[in-house]
Amino acid sequence: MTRKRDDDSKTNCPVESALGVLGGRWKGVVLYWLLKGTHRFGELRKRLPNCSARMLTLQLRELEEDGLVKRTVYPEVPPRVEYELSAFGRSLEPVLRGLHDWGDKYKSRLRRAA
Amino acid sequence: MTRKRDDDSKTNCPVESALGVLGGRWKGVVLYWLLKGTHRFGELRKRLPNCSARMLTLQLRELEEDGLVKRTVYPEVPPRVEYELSAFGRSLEPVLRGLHDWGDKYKSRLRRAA
DNA sequence: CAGTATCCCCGTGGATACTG
DNA sequence: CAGTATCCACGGGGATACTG
Repeated sequence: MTRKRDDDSKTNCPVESALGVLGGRWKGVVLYWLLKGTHRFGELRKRLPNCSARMLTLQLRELEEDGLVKRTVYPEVPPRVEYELSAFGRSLEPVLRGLHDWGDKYKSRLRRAA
Repeated sequence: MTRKRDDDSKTNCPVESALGVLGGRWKGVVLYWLLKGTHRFGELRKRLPNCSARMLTLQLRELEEDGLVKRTVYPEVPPRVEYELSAFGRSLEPVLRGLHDWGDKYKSRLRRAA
């Protein structure tokens, strides 16, 4: 799911705003891994086996646009690109931890994984 | 965005599990309104002007399946149906508040609403 | 009132091939 | 290595009409 940007322009609900920016199909996981430290593109790919390169790129670009993630390109051969949380991105840490902890609780309660 | 259920079966990331259950297109807002108290179907519709009846129904059904929301049908004419958070749903409160508060911060920082 | 049933469009995202 | 480009299938979700 990729989420439209104008969602809460009418609902005006901050919860929607927040989910709009971190609710993308792979953003939660990406953000959570970046919480643990800087990652290269290929590293993130390994963390997200179900996410295509295309999708990972798109999600990362959106996170970058939203100012949550900083992208650094090292002018080397072969190229190296690193992703890390911006200061603003790090402000999401408590929220992400909240989601993470609740997710654990949820997992132990619900057994509906495919 | 409607989110697949088998997502974290491979990523095994609790953040994904959590977003899988509350990351649906309208779930955040619905949950947030239900945090404020019981609502009838029609009331929720008014809270979510951009959400079609069909979509609202689908989202509510999923929330119900996931055990976050309780649905009560009153055998009256005309029919009355009320939605409220289950105990499990209420366990999400801190997370929702976290999203809400961060959303405020986000809104004051980003001006990219349509 | 609180939905369900149908039809149908188009955006999301997979697969594949290619490049600086 | 870290992407981009292109093509294409699928299903999410809107609009509309109908019902207990």
